[in-house]
Amino acid sequence: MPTTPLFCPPDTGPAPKRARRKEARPGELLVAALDLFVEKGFAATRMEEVAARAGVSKGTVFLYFSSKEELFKAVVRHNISGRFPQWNAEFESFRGSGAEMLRYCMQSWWDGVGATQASGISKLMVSEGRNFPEIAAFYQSEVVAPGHQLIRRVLQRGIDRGEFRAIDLDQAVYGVIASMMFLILSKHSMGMCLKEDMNLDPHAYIACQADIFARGLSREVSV
Amino acid sequence: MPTTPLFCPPDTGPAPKRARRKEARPGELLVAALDLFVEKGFAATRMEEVAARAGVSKGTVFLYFSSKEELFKAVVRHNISGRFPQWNAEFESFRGSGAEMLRYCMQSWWDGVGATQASGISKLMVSEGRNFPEIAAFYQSEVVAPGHQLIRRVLQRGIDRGEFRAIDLDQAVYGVIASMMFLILSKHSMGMCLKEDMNLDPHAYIACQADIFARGLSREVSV
Amino acid sequence: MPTTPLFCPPDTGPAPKRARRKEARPGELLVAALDLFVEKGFAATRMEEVAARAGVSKGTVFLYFSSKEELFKAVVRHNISGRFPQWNAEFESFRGSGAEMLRYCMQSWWDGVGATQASGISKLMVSEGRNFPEIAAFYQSEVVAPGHQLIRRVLQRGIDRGEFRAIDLDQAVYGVIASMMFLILSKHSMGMCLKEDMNLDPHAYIACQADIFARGLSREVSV
Amino acid sequence: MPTTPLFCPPDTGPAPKRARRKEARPGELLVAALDLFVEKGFAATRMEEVAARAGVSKGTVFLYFSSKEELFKAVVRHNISGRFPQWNAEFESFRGSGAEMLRYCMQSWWDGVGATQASGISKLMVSEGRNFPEIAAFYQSEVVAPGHQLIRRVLQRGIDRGEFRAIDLDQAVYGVIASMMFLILSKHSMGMCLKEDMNLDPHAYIACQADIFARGLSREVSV
DNA sequence: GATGAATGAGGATTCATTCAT
DNA sequence: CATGAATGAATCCTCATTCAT
Repeated sequence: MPTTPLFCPPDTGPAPKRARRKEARPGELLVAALDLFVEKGFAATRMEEVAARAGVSKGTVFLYFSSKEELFKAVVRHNISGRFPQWNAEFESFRGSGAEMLRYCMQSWWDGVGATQASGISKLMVSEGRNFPEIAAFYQSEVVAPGHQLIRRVLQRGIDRGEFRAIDLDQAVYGVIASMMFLILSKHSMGMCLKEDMNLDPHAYIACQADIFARGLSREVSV
Repeated sequence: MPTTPLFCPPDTGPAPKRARRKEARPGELLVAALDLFVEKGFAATRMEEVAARAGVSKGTVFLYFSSKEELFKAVVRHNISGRFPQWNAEFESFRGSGAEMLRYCMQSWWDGVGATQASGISKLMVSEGRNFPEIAAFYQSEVVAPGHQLIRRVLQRGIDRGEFRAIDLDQAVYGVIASMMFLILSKHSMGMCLKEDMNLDPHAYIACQADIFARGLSREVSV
Repeated sequence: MPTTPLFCPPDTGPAPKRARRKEARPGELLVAALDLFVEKGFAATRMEEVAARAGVSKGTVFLYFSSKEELFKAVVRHNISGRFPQWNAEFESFRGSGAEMLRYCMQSWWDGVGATQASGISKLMVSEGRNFPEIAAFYQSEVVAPGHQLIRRVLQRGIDRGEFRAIDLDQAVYGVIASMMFLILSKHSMGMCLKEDMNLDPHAYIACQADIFARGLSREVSV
Repeated sequence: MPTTPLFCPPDTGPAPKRARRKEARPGELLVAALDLFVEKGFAATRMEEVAARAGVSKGTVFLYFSSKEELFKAVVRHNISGRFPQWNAEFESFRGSGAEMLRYCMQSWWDGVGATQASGISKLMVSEGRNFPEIAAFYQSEVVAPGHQLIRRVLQRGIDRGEFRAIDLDQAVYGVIASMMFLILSKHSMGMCLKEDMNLDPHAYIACQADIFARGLSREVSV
């Protein structure tokens, strides 16, 4: 059923060179394009590079994507996580404190999305969003808004359970998102935000940030 | 009241054709170029646009900057804050709690740098750093490292004063930086990270984040 | 009968648009480029003209030569005669007097090289050599030095046979080369050196010069 | 009387830097321009270079020459030897054999013209003549034709005196001119025509060539 | 006059896109 | 379908020329 070429499953290991895996083509192109767009930006990425990295010829890219901009849009669409239903379900069934939940959310986001190339999409949106308002709006509604909403529910649950203070929820959510964006940017921008020569251990980082947030939101703190 | 946009062009009436302004030109060009590089990225910015925005012709840009890349480098160099000496001095003389100091730091960073176009440099580094490793390294050593160090001293001071817990300082610093990066990206990326149709009040945001951090680091917590 | 122009384009009817001629292109481009470089000089030749004369579009030239300078170098390299082995072989087997040999050499050089567009390379080296020291050195060692050596051997043979006087060989060689350069410049520089409205018949010219040289070098003179 | 700026006497030694020698300006510009045109060709010479070498600013060149092409024409006109009247007078009064006269002519041409920068004009005409048909025609009539005529008279005199054979005079003249052109090209083209690493002693060269010509034209030769 | 900042037409080069094979 | 040669619009950059000072 190769009729929906845009939403192929992510690449299944290194493609055998020159194999005529017609079904896999678009997927391989999307992977190659994502890598290059994230690394070099939209304008600085050449279609021929994308083709070369996917092991096909220049012309072939246009067989699947009518233009560079369409390729870009497809890359974004393809890599936008459709995990919110699953995450919402997990939210309902989660047993544990607000602090535990917050930490669990951040960790599983990292393991499932942040650590993968898909997180490059967020860097792309930061870098190129202004050049692609339409696709930015799509990203907004498909990723940002649901993500914000989910984190908001996590914090609200903590408040409802009497664990967290009733503070401005949106601001608090932004704090959590900021932590995650920082990880993404560290991953995709040469650690542009990191102290010189320092590696960032994502799990330790998340543990620490989640802890700070939980304590920072706790009712039981006196400064 | 950080609403006063800092980089409005002077606008001294309809500029005379072929005006000779050797002193003013480079600065005007750097302002125009910063705006465009931040808005569209390096590759997508045309030199002629830069010229037009600065009110000069194509050729004039090359009179002052030998190439597009040199212009880019000059933009970065020119906008890199030399405020660290002043900030370090302020650090020494600050009187107040760790929480107050953290908040003060973040607020005055915002008012002095974050709210200005200069903060676009950080977005540029995130977006283009990989394409300019040399300039990225410069940014690293001139901005990231001193900034990290300064925040670290702020937190260490809190620990020394018995206000903050002795946690992994680097991770904590990253949390603070993450908050600030988030503001920058909100400013320069169409609020790509923000909940739909929502404006971010930087001062309120900073107040909230500083509060969360201070409480999150506080010794007086029982979770 | 040196009137047959050597480099007429094949002219196979109106060329089909977008013809694919990977094999033929470089050669066609080199021919077109040689013509134009010789006619107008390197700097005054536009790549688009070269393309047009070869019947292709601007971009196609860059498909085969990465820059104008590379095209120039390729033109020189391509047109540098590899005839010295053959000529040296002919030298060995030649039967005849020194005068006959000198004349034969000059005539066959003209028929094989001088009369073709390839001789434009010499004009190019005169005109542009200083702008391309590297390629000039290449021309030196591949053309000038072997050519000098060959003519020297011709004259030395005449001396050895007792026909020619033992004079400063290098100077004599220069005289022969001067004659040939004059023909080349006449061909490629609008007869810049010729008497007004006068055509130069190369074969008659060579016959005369060879005769003068032979007599001028002869032992049997009483002045 | 600086009203005929184009025909100033050749430069009188190195001009004192920045001296306001208004009268000398055009002459200095012509010298600088000749050097550069000969060295790099017309198209590759920048007006600013000419200005710099003459010690004035870019704009000043246009004060004296309305365009680059006019400058080029002025350079040619200025450097075209007006010596033919003098040389013709010398011809009339010369006492000596044909061989002596030929040699004397070539030597004094070299000393008076060939060895000076003015001879660069000939290289210029070879290199750029096709791009400047008008100026080429001027050169033709002012230099080539009179020069040819003069050499012709020299040879004819030898014939008339019974020293030279009655051969095709034009061809013989070309031989003499070829010798002289060779010297010019050696001087102005990196010795593009010379054997590797070999210097050419012009006087020895001329002595040798004149000798070969004289003998070659002599009636008393038997090959 | 002299200067050199400013201009903008022109030319080299790139690269998304097309299309014959 | 796949290829990659060919195209030409778009962009960087140069430099002859202009002109305000």
